This record gives sequence, C-alpha cells and structure tokens, in this order.
Amino acid sequence: MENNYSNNQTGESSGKCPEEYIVFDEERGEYICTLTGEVVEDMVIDTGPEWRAYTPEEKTRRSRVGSPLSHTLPDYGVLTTISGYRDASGKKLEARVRLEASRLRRLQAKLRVATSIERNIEQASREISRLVEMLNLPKSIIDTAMMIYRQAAEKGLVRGRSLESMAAAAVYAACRIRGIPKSIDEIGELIRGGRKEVARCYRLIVRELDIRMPIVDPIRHVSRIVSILKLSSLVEKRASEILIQARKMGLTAGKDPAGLAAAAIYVAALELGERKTQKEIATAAGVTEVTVRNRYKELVQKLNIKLPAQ
DNA sequence: CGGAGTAAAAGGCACTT
DNA sequence: AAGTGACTTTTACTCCG
Repeated sequence: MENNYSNNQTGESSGKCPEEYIVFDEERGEYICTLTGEVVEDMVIDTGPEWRAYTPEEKTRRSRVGSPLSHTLPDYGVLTTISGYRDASGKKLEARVRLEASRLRRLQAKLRVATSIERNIEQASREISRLVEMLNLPKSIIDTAMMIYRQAAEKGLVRGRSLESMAAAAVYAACRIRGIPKSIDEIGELIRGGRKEVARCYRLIVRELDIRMPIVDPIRHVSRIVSILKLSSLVEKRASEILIQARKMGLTAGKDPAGLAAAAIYVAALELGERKTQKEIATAAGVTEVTVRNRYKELVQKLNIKLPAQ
C-alpha cells in the first residue's frame, strides 16, 4: 500500500492542548483535541445528511451507479487553425499581414488552450460532484477538490491521463486536506482505473503542486470504525487514549492510520469486554487481519498493556 | 471458527551509481 | 534512469484450542 503516512512534522511535544491540535470532527460536529482526544467544545452543528457518511449501508452503495461519462467532448481533435502563409485565394501574403496572421494564430492557440482547459474543468466538476455525492462527503469538499483540480489542470497535469482518475485524486486530496478519513480504495472503487490509478494521480498532484499534506490522525478513524461496529463510546474513548500514548512513543510514524485505529479499537474492546473479532475490525477499518495483528501486538508490547485473561 | 505466526510478494520512498 | 535497501501491507498459507 502506498506509504504516505510519513510523519514529517513529528510534533510530539506534550503541551497541554495547543491550538494546532484542536480539530473539527466532521462526523460528529465537535471540536476535539487530537492530543488528549477530549471534546474541546460542544458545538451542535447541523452537518445535514452528511453525518451518515460512515454507516454500514456504505456497502450497499458500492454499486456503480450515476450518470455515465460522456465521450462527446466538443471539438475533440477536430480543430480549426489559422494556418499558412497564403490567403484564401492562394496568393502569398505580404510580410505585415503575415505577422498579423501569426499573431492571431498565437492568440487563437492560447485561447484554444484556455477554453479547452475550461471545458475540461467543467467536465471534471461534474465528475467530482458525482464522486462526492456517492461517497456522502460534505458538499464543501467539492470546492476544495475543484481548487486542486484546477491547479492541476492549469499545470497541464491532466493531459494524457484520464480525467476520471485525476478528479478522483483531487477528491481524495481534498479529503486528506480536510482530515476526512476516506480511503483511496473507497474512492478508487467508483472509477474505472481503480485504486492504483487514483493513487498514482494523487501522488502526482501532491508532488507537482507542492501541497503539504497533513497526515490523517488515526483517531479520526476511530469514531468511524466504532460506529460501524456499534461499539460503545467507552471503547472509542479508550482507543483514542491508546493512540495518543502510541504517538507519544513514536509508534505511529509511517503506519497506516486505519490499521493503527483498528488495532487500538481491538485492544480497547478486549479490555472493556466488548470483544470483536480481528476480522470484523479489519474489514470495518479496511485493512487486513494481519495488519491488525501486527499493530495490536506492537501496541500491547510497547505500551505494556495488560489484557484480561480470555 | 478465531487467533497466532510466517514466508513471500508487492508497493512506494529515499537514497545511490 | 535503473538499482538498492529499508520500510510497509497483503496474500496465502500452517498450526493451535
């Protein structure tokens, strides 16, 4: 799996609750501190229907529905240019006129590129909206994704790649920026290229546009997984504690946040007698059993967690 | 079946030659 | 630009209670 969890900004400073760790939790409408995991401020915000984004019926939405992509790009390949050094009747043009013609030609070429980019962006907008809707993401993601896509398009990154994949990558990037824990797979399932394509385009975007990408806090995965498995909020709380502790010990750098969250939940559920199988947790988190095992073993060992006798 | 463990594959990143 | 190494997760097993 793509290993972009690298933790460059290892801000492991143990401040009380510095402002930069306070983060808005989209799914729950709360401000939480990612260091302590506590709710900083309870703000009842109506996030509309989006709050159901992470429920089990996700599965049922996996089907490929939505408007089919149209291949009817206007002007596809058939373009008019102001050409040559002869006029309509075939006479050679004199120098001045020729200069004028070449100026127009350049202008037209520029304009053509500009409008073709516009058209491309417009189509991408449809695709992005479609993805955001199918993933039940907040509408505001569309704007973020569009910003990213626009920059990519203007840099000419879309040329030669599928618009679909680039749009999907923009959506994923937007989620990352906003700290929404959507996986590349979830987005990849909705397009033809699949996860691999999305991942490739995403990396390209990040590299070429110099976007500094915040790593997704594993704690953000916790509430999602917990709600899928219908575990108690005690488990959620305890799992967050474990993750905070793990981060302090530098166990989180370079690891899949979803895997970490899954392992923490597994441990927490075990401790609190709300046992779930590794398999259940793994699939809910979108990782493998083995990953859960590895992470969980590491957590138990390095954090000296004593598990109740089974 | 759930859990534990493992070897081998595969992916992606930071290096070098 | 291909090669290498030190990572990761996944796949596909085996073994145990």
